[in-house]
Formats: sequence, C-alpha cells, structure tokens
Amino acid sequence: MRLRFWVDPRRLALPVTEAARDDPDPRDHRAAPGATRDRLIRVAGALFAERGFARASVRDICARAAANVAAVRYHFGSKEALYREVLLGSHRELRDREPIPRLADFRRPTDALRAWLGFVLRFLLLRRPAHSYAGQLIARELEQPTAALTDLVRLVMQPVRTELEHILGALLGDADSPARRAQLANFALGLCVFHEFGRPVLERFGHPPPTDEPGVDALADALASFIAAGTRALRHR
Amino acid sequence: MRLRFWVDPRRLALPVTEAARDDPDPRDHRAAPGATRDRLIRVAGALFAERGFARASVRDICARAAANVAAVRYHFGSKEALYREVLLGSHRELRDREPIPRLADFRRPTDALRAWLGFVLRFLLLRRPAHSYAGQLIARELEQPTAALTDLVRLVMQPVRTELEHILGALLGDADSPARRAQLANFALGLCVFHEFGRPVLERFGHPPPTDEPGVDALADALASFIAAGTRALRHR
DNA sequence: CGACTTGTCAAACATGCGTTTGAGATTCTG
DNA sequence: CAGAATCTCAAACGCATGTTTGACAAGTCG
Repeated sequence: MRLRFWVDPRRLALPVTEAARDDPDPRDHRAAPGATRDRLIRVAGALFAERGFARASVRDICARAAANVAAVRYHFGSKEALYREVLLGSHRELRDREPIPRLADFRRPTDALRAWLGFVLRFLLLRRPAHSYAGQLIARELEQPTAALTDLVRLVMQPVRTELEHILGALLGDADSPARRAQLANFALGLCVFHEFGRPVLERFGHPPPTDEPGVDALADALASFIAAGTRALRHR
Repeated sequence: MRLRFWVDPRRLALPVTEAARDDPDPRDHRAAPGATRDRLIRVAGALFAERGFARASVRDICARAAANVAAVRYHFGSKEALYREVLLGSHRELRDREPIPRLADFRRPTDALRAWLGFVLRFLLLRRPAHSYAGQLIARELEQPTAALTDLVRLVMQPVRTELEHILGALLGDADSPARRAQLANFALGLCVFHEFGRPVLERFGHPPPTDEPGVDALADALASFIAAGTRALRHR
C-alpha cells in the first residue's frame, strides 16, 4: 500500500458520514477494542510530558505501551499526529473538568484573581493519579515549540489569558490601559508558568515548587496577595 | 591513537604546571594561533543560544565556523566539552563586565532591587552586537537541562540569587523568614526569566518582551514597583 | 636536515531516530 | 465456510547525529 497522503486504514471502509464524526468510534467490536491505541495515547502523554516531544522516542513509547513500533503509524499515521492527539485529548479533558474562573462570578476582583491563580496553578503543578498531563505538556511546548504551539496558544491559553486580563482591568480601575494590562498579564503568567518549567533550577536551589493540593493552595494565596498589591502599585504611576 | 580518556593533544607535551593554568595559553606561536578554536567557540555560542544544546549539531557549528567536523574533537574532546567551554566563557565574560548589585551599595533596599532587576534583565533580554549569549544560554539550559546545569546554577545563578535574597530580607524587615524569602526570590526570578524563555508564547500573544535598552529599563522600573509592593503585602500575613 | 608537534581534512563508523514493508494472525461479515 | 477487514509483528530503510580514523601539510626545534 503506497500512500501519498496517509489515511487511517481503519476508516477506509467506513461511509464518509460516519468517518467524519470524531468522537464515538463505531469500530469497537474486537476482543479488546482500541486497547493498543488507548495504551499508546496514555503512555505517550506521560512520556511527552516528562521529556518533551523530541526526546520521547517512538521506540520508547511503544516499548512502555507493549506495542510494536509500527503501531504508531497504523493508529495515528506519524509521531506528530500522535502528539496532536495527546494534546487535544488533554485539552478536552481540561475543558470538561473545570471551567475557567470568570470575573463576573465573584464579588471582588481579588477573589477572582485568587480563583484564577488556583485554577492555573492546579493545572500546571498538581500531580496525582489520573491527573491530566496537559499542564506539563504546555510547559514543554514553551520550551521546544513544535508546529502545535500556535494552535495550543489559540485554543487553550488565549481564553485563560483573556479572563486574566479582565480581572486585571478591574483591579486597575481608572488606570487601566491595554499596555499596562498586557504587561501585568505577562507578569502573572510568568509567575505561574515559571513554577512548573523552572522546576529543574528551583530544585537545585533547594526550593522546589509544590506538587500537592495544600502546597499549591498556599502558593496561590501568596501569589494572589503579591499580584494584587503589585497591580495596585502600578496603578499610581 | 586509542584513548580511554581523552586528553587535549595540544597539552600532552606541556609541563604539568603550565598545563594546569587555564587562562593564558602559551602555545600560540602559529600563523593564526587558536583561530579555529576561537571561531568554534564564537559560532557555537551563537548556535547553542539560538537552538539549545541538542539541536545545534556539530556539523552545523563546524560549517558556520569553516572548520572540519573533527576540529571539535581535536580542540575540545567532545561536543559537550565545547558546550561547557562556551558556558564558562560566557560566565567569565559576564562576571568581568558588570558586578552584581549589592544591597550594601544602596541607601534604600528598593534602589538595590531596581538595580538587581536591571542587571538580570539586561543580562537576559538585551540584544546588541558583541553582546554575550550567556542569558540565552541559561534560558536554554532551563528548558533542556544538560549535565552542565548543576554547575551553572552553582557558579552563575546562586550568587545572583543570594544577593536577591539579601535585598528581599531587607524589604521584609521583621517579617523576614527563610521560607518567605525563598518564595519571594522564586517570584522575582520567575518574573525575570519568563520574559526570556516564555518569548515564543508571549510573541504569539502579541506582547513580546523588550530587547533594547529603553524597553528593558522600563520593564525593570515596572517590575521593581511591582515586586516591592507585593513583598510589602506579604509582610503582613 | 630530520624528527617531532600542531592543526586540518575527507571519509568512514556506530548509533538512534521516524518510518515503512510485507507477512501473518485474529475477528467480523455475508 | 470464504473472504474481507482489523490488527500485530520482526525486520529493514533512509537519514542525521556525534565520534573516530589515518593521512597529510606546515611549522618548530635539536
């Protein structure tokens, strides 16, 4: 079978209308339907999160998933397609699990800020069984941008940042201006993200970021006070 | 010549006491002494800063330096040794160019904080001809830690962080405690570093970090107010 | 001069990578 | 049952990488 453009072989025989849908998959009438495919996505998520795209090799992924190397091509078409599948899956999981805190849902902007920080930090830092890899995947994406980064920013990060800017706008009050708000959003984002992807350095300094619920909450509390005060300070300049 | 442990062939003939010194190199009596070696370090610095260690290939470096691939082994022993040479060279250059601002040199802790931020941000962000790659190299090292990271933290980053902790201690006054100070140091470091290594994302958001002197100064001003106010806020908790 | 050091070079080596092949099981379907 | 679809597998392909080789020119020095 020589292919110019790769087509999922499992879908070749399906009617177009059926194949066009992408959520329910009607080909599950095997003994362990989609078992290898699922295992690959799970293992690849962990390995991509741990090492980044480039350094997680197809052979490693397949070995840990007890699958043949050719399974990646068969089920996804390529390593990069598998990566996108993992990213989108994490994104979906994230979206369905917890909504982004919105300014309008809180009495005071500082409360909204605290909620926003808790949301983002849990997402980035928390490690627990069956927890999504999305946060670490995104942190990896910052380091070694792949072609998927642009989509990732647009789909996942932009909505979160937009909500942050609303909150900061409320905190700035009269002094609100696009440039100032963007600068402060950079600050807040940096403070959150650095705790995940600066982890190797912070660990060597002897001050590793928290990975459990109470630790993350405490960090969010401190950051909320810190950012609120800093924002107020920049209001009067 | 089969070697268990590689030894710089140029130093094999030198007396030990001479070879032990590492700054002046007394073997420069060729037509263009050390020319290839110097070119390699220069080109490698630029390429490592641009792409990181893994993605800057020996072949690329040598091609740009108009040198043979074997030159890396001959002059440095391995790619990693060349990398360490580049890192240490940048470190030396940094150290000699500008001293770390010290708390004791300023009347008010906030002035010291402002100076510290200016120092670090210039180091990380500024792009100008003949500017050191050290900042970008360090940012790269955060992303894909190599074996050199531990040394880098100890030699280069630790002294900078220590001075920051002194400044923060002064700002905290009575409320100073090791944990609080370390947390705030993480905040300040994150705010600085994120502007360099979060660059790909910030650019996609439409708010790229500054790269010129006035922009960096403005950022340092804003960050100084921001951090000072945030620190004061965390004093009363 | 003649031995030795220094530096450069083209070519090959060894390894790891993503991908592809073609054959062979297993299961579904008419 | 016969044939098609689904899935797995060992092996190889083609490529890029860091490293190593052995030869060779040019300079140094006794």
